Amino acid sequence: MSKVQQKTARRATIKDVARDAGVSVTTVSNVLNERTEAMTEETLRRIQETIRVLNYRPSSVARSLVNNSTATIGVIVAEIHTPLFLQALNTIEPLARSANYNILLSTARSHDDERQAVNLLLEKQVEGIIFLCTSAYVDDDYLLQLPSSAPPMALVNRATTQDRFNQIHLDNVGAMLAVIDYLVELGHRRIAHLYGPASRRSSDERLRGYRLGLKKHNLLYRENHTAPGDYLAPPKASEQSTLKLLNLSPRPTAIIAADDIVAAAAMRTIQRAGLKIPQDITVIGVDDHPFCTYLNPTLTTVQLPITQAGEQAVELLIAQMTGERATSVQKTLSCPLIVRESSGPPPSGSEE
Amino acid sequence: MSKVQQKTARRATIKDVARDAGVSVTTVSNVLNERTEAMTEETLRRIQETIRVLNYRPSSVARSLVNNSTATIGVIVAEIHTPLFLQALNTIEPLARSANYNILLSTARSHDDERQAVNLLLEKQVEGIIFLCTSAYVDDDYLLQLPSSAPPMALVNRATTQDRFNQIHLDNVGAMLAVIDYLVELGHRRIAHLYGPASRRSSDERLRGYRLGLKKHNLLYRENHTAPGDYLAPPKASEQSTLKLLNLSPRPTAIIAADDIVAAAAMRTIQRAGLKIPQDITVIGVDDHPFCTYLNPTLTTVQLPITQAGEQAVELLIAQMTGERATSVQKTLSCPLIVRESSGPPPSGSEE
DNA sequence: TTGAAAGCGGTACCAG
DNA sequence: CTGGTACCGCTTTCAA
Repeated sequence: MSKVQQKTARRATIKDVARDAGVSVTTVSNVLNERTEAMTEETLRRIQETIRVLNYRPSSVARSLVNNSTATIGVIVAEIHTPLFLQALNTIEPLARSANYNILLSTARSHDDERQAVNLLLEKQVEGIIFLCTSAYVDDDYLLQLPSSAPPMALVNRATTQDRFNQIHLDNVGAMLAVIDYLVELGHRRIAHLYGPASRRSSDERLRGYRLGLKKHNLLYRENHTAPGDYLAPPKASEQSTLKLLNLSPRPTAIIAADDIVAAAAMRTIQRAGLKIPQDITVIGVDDHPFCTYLNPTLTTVQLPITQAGEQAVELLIAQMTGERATSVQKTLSCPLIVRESSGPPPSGSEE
Repeated sequence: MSKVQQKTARRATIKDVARDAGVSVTTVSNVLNERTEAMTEETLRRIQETIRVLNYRPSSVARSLVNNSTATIGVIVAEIHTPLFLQALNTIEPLARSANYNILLSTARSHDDERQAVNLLLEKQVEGIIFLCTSAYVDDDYLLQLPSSAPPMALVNRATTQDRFNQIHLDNVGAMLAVIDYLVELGHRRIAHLYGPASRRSSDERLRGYRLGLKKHNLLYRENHTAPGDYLAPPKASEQSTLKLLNLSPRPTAIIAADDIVAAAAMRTIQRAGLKIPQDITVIGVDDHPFCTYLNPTLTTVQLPITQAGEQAVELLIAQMTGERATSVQKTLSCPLIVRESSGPPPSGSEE
């Protein structure tokens, strides 16, 4: 006779509200969508009261189905090694929400993960996808095979020849050029580079920028002024590389590390060898992690404008989703040099 | 006569597949849900082929509506000041996905943001909510007013008297006790503390642990051995506080900072005053940010097991969502001390 | 083995 | 001003 009480109450639906308020679902729907101009004060109040009493919340699932819009943006974070990319969520989410979009998050640790994540987001009918990528060299084929019904995408830091996608790149080459300009201006002539892992495009680009910068200032590129500085590997390797550079004679007066983590390892190695930064040797990183200001001395570094990239990704997507702009956009963000304490002029008498 | 071509093709629906394959939607649905045992090889193949050709993907929105399940977990990240909590997403998301749940992400910068985020997630019909909280003292009223139809929640690091919620706490008091045990064991007698912002429960708890630890070892709590170390404020303040401690006579032989960021500021101040860490003075932090290993010396610190907390939150929620467990669980995670280079015995002859 | 039809929770059109 | 109703894309009886 008596039905067993549900453990958790069933969600109230629009029908419940209509019934309890003694009106039709249409009228309730009108209230929900703020079409209340031509409505009796009394009816409106009664409906609102019923909504409150039933603790009714419209189902956005049902709404999505009928409106054919989920108001959701998918974000795939591939670069999980550096917290930097996750930090971008701190800008992306509020920005998206202020435009009434939600964020559906996926992480991708591998290429397969990535495909799976994209499929998932498509099934969930996200209206746009932001892809925060590693610069690993990968196969883009599956991106090209996406159906034409796929939502707009914004790729951050991913090389692809397809201008069908919005793309936001970081100017690694330009950044290294600027660093070398800065160092040469200070008087440095022997500038070393701890280069990143070969699997990453960014490593190549920075190395290229390094060589271009030297050339620009008529400095010789010397094989022995470069050594591996892989931030994915244990720090031991970077320390070894740094020692190798320190043992050169004459010693380099500046070291540009592949990234801040390697720069920190280099700093530690240099300090333990009894040398002072920047008096004896300058150290410069790349990334501008928050911890750069915690180091002693604070680290001069190239900032990767990830926050800015995230912002632009959201804006580009929203412009496309709202139909404000039809075509995709490719842009490259410049990476400013943030000068702190770890850089300065070379020691006097350091000329060969 | 000819309809204008849509810019982006309409998504294929189950009807399209049924029509093109010459079967009914039911049959297609059966294929989608792997009820293919009693099906003609031929039919199955034809349907699969049609799905491939049309690039059909079932709409999870429609599925959610009829199944009354979104397979989505909401995550609210309130502690945006420390990247630590965002990092938890790196465990939460894969874990959730492997159980076939997606992550809908919200950030909350304020109490209002928080409410808004919760409402949003409820409308989106998430099946569980993970709340990565700041330890700020806040008003929980709105949580208590959630309808009984609200999904299970897991609060990480949020004080509330409601055992209606799953709760995962961090044992700040125990952590400080362990630090003091460790320091006393090393021979320290004058142990200072840079305490965190008054707005945070964790600050109070750590201060309490500090006092309890001193008491336990019959050490006097001295007002002047404590000074503010607010990681939300500019580092200048923490540096001032550190200098104040260094100028005491006799000088403390160890400083426990409110967190790693303050510890870094303290280390820098100490080193610039010409003292050596840990030979002259020990420094210990709290949080175990990745950057602890980049400092020189590497920082001894108390680890906040955020990753573990995230894991447990997911597991607790899933157990409840699947009906495996009905009641909520409260637990406190212990915070292990990670000993690195910044701590050691006090300088000899440091006894009063 | 396959198909027809009801219904999930809303929206929107058209009547009255 | 309000109500009836078709429909969004899919699942799930129930029949054939």
